[in-house]
Amino acid sequence: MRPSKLTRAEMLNSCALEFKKHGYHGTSMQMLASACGLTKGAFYYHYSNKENLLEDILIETNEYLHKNLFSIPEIQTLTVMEKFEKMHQIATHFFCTTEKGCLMGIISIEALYSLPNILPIIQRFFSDWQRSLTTLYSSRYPENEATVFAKQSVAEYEGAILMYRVTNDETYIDLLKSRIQAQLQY
Amino acid sequence: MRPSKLTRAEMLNSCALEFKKHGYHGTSMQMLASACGLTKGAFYYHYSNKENLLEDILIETNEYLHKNLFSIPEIQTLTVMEKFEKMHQIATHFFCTTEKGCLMGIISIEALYSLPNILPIIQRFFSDWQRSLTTLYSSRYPENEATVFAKQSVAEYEGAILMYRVTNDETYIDLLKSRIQAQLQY
Amino acid sequence: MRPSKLTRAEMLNSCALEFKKHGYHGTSMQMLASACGLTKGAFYYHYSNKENLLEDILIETNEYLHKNLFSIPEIQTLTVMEKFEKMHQIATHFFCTTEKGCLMGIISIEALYSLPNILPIIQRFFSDWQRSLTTLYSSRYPENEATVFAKQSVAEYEGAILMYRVTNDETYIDLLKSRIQAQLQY
Amino acid sequence: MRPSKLTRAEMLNSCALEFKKHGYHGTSMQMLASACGLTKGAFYYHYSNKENLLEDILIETNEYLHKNLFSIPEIQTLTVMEKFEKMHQIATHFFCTTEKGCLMGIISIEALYSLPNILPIIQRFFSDWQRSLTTLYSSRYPENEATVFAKQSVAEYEGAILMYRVTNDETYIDLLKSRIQAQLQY
DNA sequence: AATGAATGAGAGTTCATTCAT
DNA sequence: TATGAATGAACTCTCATTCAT
Repeated sequence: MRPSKLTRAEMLNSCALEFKKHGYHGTSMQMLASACGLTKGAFYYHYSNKENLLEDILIETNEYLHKNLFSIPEIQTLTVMEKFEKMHQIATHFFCTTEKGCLMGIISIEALYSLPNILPIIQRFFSDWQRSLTTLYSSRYPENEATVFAKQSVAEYEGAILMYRVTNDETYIDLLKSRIQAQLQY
Repeated sequence: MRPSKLTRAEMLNSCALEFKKHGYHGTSMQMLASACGLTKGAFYYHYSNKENLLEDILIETNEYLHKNLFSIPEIQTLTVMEKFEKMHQIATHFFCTTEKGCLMGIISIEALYSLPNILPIIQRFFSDWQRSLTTLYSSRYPENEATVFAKQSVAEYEGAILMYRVTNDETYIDLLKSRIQAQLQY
Repeated sequence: MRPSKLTRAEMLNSCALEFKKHGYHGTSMQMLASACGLTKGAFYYHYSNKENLLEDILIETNEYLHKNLFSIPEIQTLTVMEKFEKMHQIATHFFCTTEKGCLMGIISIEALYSLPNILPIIQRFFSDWQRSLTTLYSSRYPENEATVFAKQSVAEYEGAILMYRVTNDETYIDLLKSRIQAQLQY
Repeated sequence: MRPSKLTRAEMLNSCALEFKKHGYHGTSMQMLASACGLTKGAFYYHYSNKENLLEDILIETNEYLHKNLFSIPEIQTLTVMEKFEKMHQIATHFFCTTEKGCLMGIISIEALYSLPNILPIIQRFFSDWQRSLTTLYSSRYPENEATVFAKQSVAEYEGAILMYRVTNDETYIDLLKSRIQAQLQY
């Protein structure tokens, strides 16, 4: 049996990985095609525009995270600590699996000046994540404090991932986890 | 009268700004030349290799920060709080003036896979900064705790700057300042 | 109907001709592309490096000559004179068809200082040709004399071709032929 | 005392050497300037056109060889063998000193198609050298034979030098010398 | 005489994109 | 669907040449 047809999800996944590794301008269509095991010509059959491809990747990523990460604070059956445990696990999976780094954070850098259509998607990702963390903190802290902590936490996640990527030292992420856990404990 | 001569420092500065805006692969030699008010040909008279240029920028940046930022904890005449105040001020000047973002953090992303000669320079920047913050924390905390706090702080700075860049909301940086100040107070 | 596909052999051939005309540094990728009836971009699809292209041309040339020229002295069914006749005919075809000159001799000049990967290929060509001529002479002369005559003959071929190229006077080659024939006769 | 002014002769000499090493297209004005110990700007003060510079080099070379090489057969006080000895010595000095190769032969390759003003100078060099050798042979052989031998000899010199340059084996030149000596002996 | 700086064309090369088959 | 081939613009970089000082 020969390799089953490439699904859209697999393709977006492989491409996301490439973008995560090399950034937008550092990734060529050739690299993307190869990552999918396709020739450039075949790749264009599936996706014929680099920026649109990235856009779709980021939108799908956002949707995935909405379902699997951002919605966790609304699960009624879990304790705050269980919620955070789960959130952290999924977040680190997203940030550290296969390739270290936060795709949104990575792309954000190039997006600011040269990908105007992409920037809002990234901004939405950050604000959604932040809102989700605000909800989490709200069970322990008043609204305004919860917002502040969520803000700090999002920034810290991005910083810790960046440092992990550059130094290959995962304690940055462990420290962050402990810090938030302490904050959520009585 | 001819336009006054471009100094090396001015040139590196203008180029640093471009790299900060668009990243390494997103910045063309044409853009760098224009940023310096030169034609492409003239630019190559001064600097004839994109990667070497970036390397020099990062090295000079490191030297500048050593003199002006990383050495602050060793100043005998200042209190801990004064030291941090000064460090934070210089750090934010470096990160927020003219263009939001940490050049090292921005370049680090592309460096990991495609700029092998650049990566060590960036790693050195982070470890030097961390060591400097460790020294600062050491006046209030035992060695191992100081190290942990410094690690966290470096990551937080990077995260806060990234978020500031993407959202244009400077409270990320203010929050970080308050948090560290609280940590350094009795 | 589209123009019939360009084969690798045709391409190498057209490019060899350009290199023969203008030398390595005097031939631009644009010239090579045009010689193949391609745009520069399309040319790079087929061959993406000038030096590698030249290398391949020279290697293929060597292989061709091994099969068709250097192996002639080993053909059992021919007399010495017939062998030489054949060798000379193929040599002059190689040196004088379409464009006057010995590609190896022409490239050798630029190779010495700026094409270090190419030089050994050229040296091999000369030593193989010389060995082949030594074998030819061996049927009439003792080993050491045969070697000397072969050496002289190779040099003379190169000289005669160069003079033919510069002066457009083919008697240089005819004289050489007569001289070797006399040497091989009883 | 600082280095005395660069004479025209020294300059042409240094440049000739560069052209001999790298050919016309392989030699940049920067290389020529450096070879003369000058900056590019200073070099242009002396010589402001690459092709004209080469032209002057070749013309001077021709003049030098007229005086010192081509005129030898007319010296009444020498025997034929002495004349040849002297000619060969000067020729090999010209071809082998400092850099192996015949400048005229080297440039001839690029001249054919891209240096139309240079080609006649090279052709004159070859015909003058040939005429000179014809005169030499004329003392031993009838006119038509002398012409043929001269023709052969010029070609052989060029071939021998090329082979010497490529293989670094000077016996090519020694063999040639012996052959001509034998031919000139009774 | 000499320098440093500039220019503009063109070199080699890559890349996003297209399209006939 | 997939491929090989093509296109044209842009990219990094070099070069012959110029010129104010």
